[in-house]
Amino acid sequence: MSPPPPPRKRRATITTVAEAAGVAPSTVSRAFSNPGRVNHVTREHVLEVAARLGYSPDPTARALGTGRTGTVALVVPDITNPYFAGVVKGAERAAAEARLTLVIGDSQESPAQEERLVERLGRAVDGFVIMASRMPDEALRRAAELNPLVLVNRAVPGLTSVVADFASGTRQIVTHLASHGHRSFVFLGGPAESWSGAQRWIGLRTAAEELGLSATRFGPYTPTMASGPAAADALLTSGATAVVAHNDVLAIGVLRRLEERGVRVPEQLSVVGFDDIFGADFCHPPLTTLAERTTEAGGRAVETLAALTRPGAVPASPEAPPAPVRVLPTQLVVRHSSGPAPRREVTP
Amino acid sequence: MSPPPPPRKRRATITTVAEAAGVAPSTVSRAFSNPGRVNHVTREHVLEVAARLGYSPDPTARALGTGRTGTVALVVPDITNPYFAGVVKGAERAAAEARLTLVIGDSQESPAQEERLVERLGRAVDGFVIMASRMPDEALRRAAELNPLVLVNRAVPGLTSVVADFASGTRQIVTHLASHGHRSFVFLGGPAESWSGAQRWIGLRTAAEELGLSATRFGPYTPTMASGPAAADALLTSGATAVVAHNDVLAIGVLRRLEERGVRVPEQLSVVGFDDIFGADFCHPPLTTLAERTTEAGGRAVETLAALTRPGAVPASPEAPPAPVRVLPTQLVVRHSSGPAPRREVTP
DNA sequence: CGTCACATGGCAACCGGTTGCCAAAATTTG
DNA sequence: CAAATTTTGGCAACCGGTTGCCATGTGACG
Repeated sequence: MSPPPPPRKRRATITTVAEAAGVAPSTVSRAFSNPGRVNHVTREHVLEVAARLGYSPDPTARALGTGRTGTVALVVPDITNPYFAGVVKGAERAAAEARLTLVIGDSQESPAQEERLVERLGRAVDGFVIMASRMPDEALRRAAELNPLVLVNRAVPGLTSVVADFASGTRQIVTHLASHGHRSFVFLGGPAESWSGAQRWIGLRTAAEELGLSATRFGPYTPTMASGPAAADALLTSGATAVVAHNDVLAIGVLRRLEERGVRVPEQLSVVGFDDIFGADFCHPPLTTLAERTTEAGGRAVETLAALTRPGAVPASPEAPPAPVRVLPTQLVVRHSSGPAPRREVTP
Repeated sequence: MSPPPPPRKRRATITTVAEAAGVAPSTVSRAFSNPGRVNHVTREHVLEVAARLGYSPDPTARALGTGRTGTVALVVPDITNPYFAGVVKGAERAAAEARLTLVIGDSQESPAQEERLVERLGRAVDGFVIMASRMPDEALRRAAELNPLVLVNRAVPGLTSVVADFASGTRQIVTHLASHGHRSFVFLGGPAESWSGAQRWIGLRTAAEELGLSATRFGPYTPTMASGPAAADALLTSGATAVVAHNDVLAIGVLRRLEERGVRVPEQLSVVGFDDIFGADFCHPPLTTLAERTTEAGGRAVETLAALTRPGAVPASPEAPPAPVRVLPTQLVVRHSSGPAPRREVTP
């Protein structure tokens, strides 16, 4: 009978290859990571032997020597939220392109959890991309002292970030409503810690003022479908003609409740969301919403981070760092949940 | 003027701590990773000094010595697909609990890409969880020789996996249809490489046979909403009274097209999906679909992998390994897209 | 009180690469 | 053709931990 197979193949190390190729380990090392430093034919030879032995340098060992792990972390509040899926996708693609490994962390919408995550991962990665961070500014600054850091949809003075153009986006929304004869609208606010939530409200209010509409804010609501009913009911008693929700999930929750209560959208009430998530096009009625370029945001953030972690990059110098806030355009996608203001206000 | 702040804080190493605590580095090491091996009060002292210095062991260095990186990779075909979000969530949670770091890879639905990913990541992680792998059996076996591996919704003889109970699930679906008087149904097939697609069809066909229904398979279709129209049109010309789609995304795409064409669901045609993704409850009409426990699947897979990577674990031995296929229950969620069979077949 | 087992700490080798420095060899220059 | 350079390879230290082994100290036991 044949003996049992060996547990797990022992991988070739740099020494194995060096011996087999008749050179010193340092030469093998350079053949892989510093091609200019070794003779062309020697290099070919080494590479060939390495290939034959199935050798590839151990990233861990390499990391120990160089101090660079070749790994970046992406932290999101909730991976389950379809809104973040695009960011992850873009980040993953950019990371693969930059030959980086992407670690993912879910902070479960909790600032404390987020901080713990960053602390735990800090030693294992070269840097962070934090999506819609819920941490206070101060904590983020501290984190940035220990690791390169790029924020997405969050801005903190001095830190690098990629953000959606909410100023333009909110103006598009308000313009859209105004052009349909709405004289006022309600904003259903999200969590207090949400930076983009704050930006949205600021933008909406500003645009409203400029266009002569009046804006009221309700909430805060947890941005889940479960919050829909409460928000919708509050809306109806207020007699609003238009509502802008903190995000699509909440908007869809509201839509469902409105349908339940027999309120016709958009005839009696116009509903607008943020994010253009999966589902926004097939909910009932299809949702008018502000689309962000999430995939691009994720990609850019990782690219920026990659640049930051490349040797030679210095952290926030006292002199002005190179314009560390990148703004990505947003676009209003008009579907069927918004339309002309009703003649009279809604009475449920 | 003050000098510019030092670039990045230099972190404390084990030696620093050892000196500050007046012990040898090995003692510090053991204080952290082998508590029983060091005196209680010494340990307290070391830990206290370490805390004061802000020291924590470098995972990279640790990995080099022990050969364990404390990192596992999760590979999914497409992170953007809401179906996978649950798996990622569960995996992330389980990883955090096991103090593991989760690396994520997106294979973009491509078997080749998937193989490359596994090869690239192989050196950097302790093991893999591969979700709905598109790789051929042989490639998976080869991968399993190099790294511990757990499959989700894919079974390969000899390899460990976590799969949904499609046999029961499909039976639930067919029973549901039969009880509503349907005598036949169409299955809209997904990609040929999809193992779960194959299982679904096998299950449906078997159940159909047992319950005396006739089942026909259309496709394959790419499981995106964009495939909806083609699938729906094919359906209508066939005069089917019920259709089971490869997954919810496809089902929702079909639903949209049907609505466009004025076909009433479920009065004229019943539609059933798989996955119960985000959106299945608010599409129009809300979709009857087979729910899997994706979060649990992701969690279990990581837990299983963690057990496999723990020291002492041996890879697939020639003797029967411990029941390496774990089956997770499925449950039919009946909503409003399915109902009694129409008296006559549909004529569009 | 002698012997022995056990608890505890330190030494040093090791994990698998990278890199500064030196020297031999090859090439250029005067 | 000698001197000055440049190219190329090797040596050895180092990155920051872990761990096998040995030495010492301590308490238990006969």
